[in-house]
Amino acid sequence: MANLKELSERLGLSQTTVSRALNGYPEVSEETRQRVVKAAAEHDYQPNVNARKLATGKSRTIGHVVPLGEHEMINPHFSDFIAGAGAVYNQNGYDMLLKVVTAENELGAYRELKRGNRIDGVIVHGPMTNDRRPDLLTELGVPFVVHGRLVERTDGYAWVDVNNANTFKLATQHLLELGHKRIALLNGLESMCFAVRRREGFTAAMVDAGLSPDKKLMHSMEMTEPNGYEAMRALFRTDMPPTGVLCSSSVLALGASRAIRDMGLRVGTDVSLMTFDDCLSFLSNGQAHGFATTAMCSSLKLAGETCARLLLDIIDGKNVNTQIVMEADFADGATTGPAPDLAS
Amino acid sequence: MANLKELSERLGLSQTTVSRALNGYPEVSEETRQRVVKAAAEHDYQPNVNARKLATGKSRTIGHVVPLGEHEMINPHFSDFIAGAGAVYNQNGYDMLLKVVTAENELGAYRELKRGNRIDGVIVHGPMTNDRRPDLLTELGVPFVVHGRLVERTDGYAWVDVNNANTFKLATQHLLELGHKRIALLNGLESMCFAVRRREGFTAAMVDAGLSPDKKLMHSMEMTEPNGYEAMRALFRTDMPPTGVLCSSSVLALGASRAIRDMGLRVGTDVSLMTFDDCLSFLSNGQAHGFATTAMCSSLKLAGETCARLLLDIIDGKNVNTQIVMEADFADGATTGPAPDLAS
DNA sequence: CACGCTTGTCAAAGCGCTTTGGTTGTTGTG
DNA sequence: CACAACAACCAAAGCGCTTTGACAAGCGTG
Repeated sequence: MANLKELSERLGLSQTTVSRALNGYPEVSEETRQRVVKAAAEHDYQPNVNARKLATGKSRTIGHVVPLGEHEMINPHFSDFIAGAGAVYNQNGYDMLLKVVTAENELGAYRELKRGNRIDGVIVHGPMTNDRRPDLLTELGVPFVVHGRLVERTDGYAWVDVNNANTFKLATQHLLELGHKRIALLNGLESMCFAVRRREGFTAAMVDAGLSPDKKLMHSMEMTEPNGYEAMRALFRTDMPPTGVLCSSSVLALGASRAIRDMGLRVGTDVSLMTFDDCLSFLSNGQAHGFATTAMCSSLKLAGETCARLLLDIIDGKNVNTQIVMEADFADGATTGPAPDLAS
Repeated sequence: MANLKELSERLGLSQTTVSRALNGYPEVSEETRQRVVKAAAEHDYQPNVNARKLATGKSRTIGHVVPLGEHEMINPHFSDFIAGAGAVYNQNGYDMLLKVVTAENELGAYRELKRGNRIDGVIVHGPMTNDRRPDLLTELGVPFVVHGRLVERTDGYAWVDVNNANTFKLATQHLLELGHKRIALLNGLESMCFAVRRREGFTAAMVDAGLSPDKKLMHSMEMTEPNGYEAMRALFRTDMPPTGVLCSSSVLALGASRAIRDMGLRVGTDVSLMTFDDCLSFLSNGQAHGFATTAMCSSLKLAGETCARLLLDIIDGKNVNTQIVMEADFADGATTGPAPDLAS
């Protein structure tokens, strides 16, 4: 229950000095600082955050506004990202304010956070095509970092993104090298920027290999397990099913692989399966278990850390490189193999 | 940029009156209230949240402290719970403060949140055996709601929980009625209270049916997909594999079902699979797709809403029923069938 | 008509911190 | 020795809101 006033009275010092001592200002002798720090610890003193926020005008809080998707779902990937970002906030004395909104209220939410002086910065999740958030935030003067990057422009704002195009190009090339020619892409919704870039990488690899990408083999969907299942089954209802499949997320891959097995086919032999792997903790593509999916891996948790760190640097006015590209790692697994028409 | 002072000057009123008008106090004439509200809207006035927090001593913020597990994972279920709770907070003008901590720092985190006056209440996630959080929070005088309930005592604190024991009893009985006698339980870690209750329900049903539960068929693990896979394979390495399997989460069930298929067996025919289904958005056990898992369902999102609502009521000093039991719904699916030894 | 009650308003005192702009000694320099 | 420079500290003024206590005006009542 102690406050600054009481503490300073007890010490026979002014509030100014006590405050400065605790906040590491140089105008305090080392001796008094020791005394103050000790007394603060003894009396279990912790400054009232709200008073500090008011006095400084800084809230030491980062906002994460997460829109509920069409099907009212929060991206399951979110947990891992948050875990990474949250750790960085803790280390730096920042709080994380999470706001769950419906898509149409999202812009309003940012306005409100800003006006109420609730946040010092925000992370923009899941950038979409024609996303209005970056412009709004710039206009409002709210520091922000985009996790991902816009399709329309990649300059003039801070972002942290996986090299999606190249990653999917490499993945596709891996399947091509195994002899696959009919390769399917199970992608996220193309309203999401990452999905657009991934398709471009996929297409580029196909074109480079002298193949023309088949529209019938490219599907976009919300990345749920059932959707992966259904898309896979749909692919095999066509006259020319793929021999290789590239998934945009482990969750889709789970569904796809279930479908393959349900159709009596073997993953890795009859159908090769690759996925982009966010290193989600609960799906951990553990090599230890001997059934790893061949994947391009990039940790979402690490992305969370990186975004958070970048944002805090920006808030501190540090002159930092504000565009960070993360490269995904190739992880060979048991779900890919030579194209069956060549093998047979 | 408008603040109360400016607004009141512009209106020729005192700050008191303007503040009261906006906050719906009765001592203001309807006429001036209209005028104030209108002016506030015009000047885009929004009270500074931090100033208000300081003045009132209330933070209008609910804390969610989530510990990183042993394997540094945040429960993937978390997203859905948060979605539900977040919506309720929004409706009531509350903010959600998310704090990610390592397990050993969790108690300290609560202390800090309280001392800094950062929160009006907290939700306690994933209660464990010998959980010290409820006692600490009671001691600190922080209102809280536990999502789940303690094994040791169910009185003296507010909680919202699924009827785990009964749910698992019913699920087990369903398998028993199908003729299964060797039934396995793939459960969460028994350091979690819910896992203990689920095992008790499972055991009770077995005992009621005159069967003695086989320790070899009961496994506890962190609920990841690979763990489900591995546990399932392990079960079939024993001399007497089960014909029915009950999983504590859809994620485990995914792994288990993958294992079953990998062993060349058919789910629903050779091995019956049931699961507890949290209605996770990204795994939606869609009946639409015709391959639903037989499950006991209870929406985590709904649990989030319920917890949040209860907590806000408690903070408002409403005299409410502080213990809420949610019953899970049975959903018949395609993953269960008559026990094979009877069928053959 | 005098009294108390209600209604609508306001000035001013916090809330607990940070920060500005001193003030006091002490030390170093020419 | 005089003067500047510095180190260490303090009083007081905010930050922008809520809330207390006072007050003036209007009203019905006996």
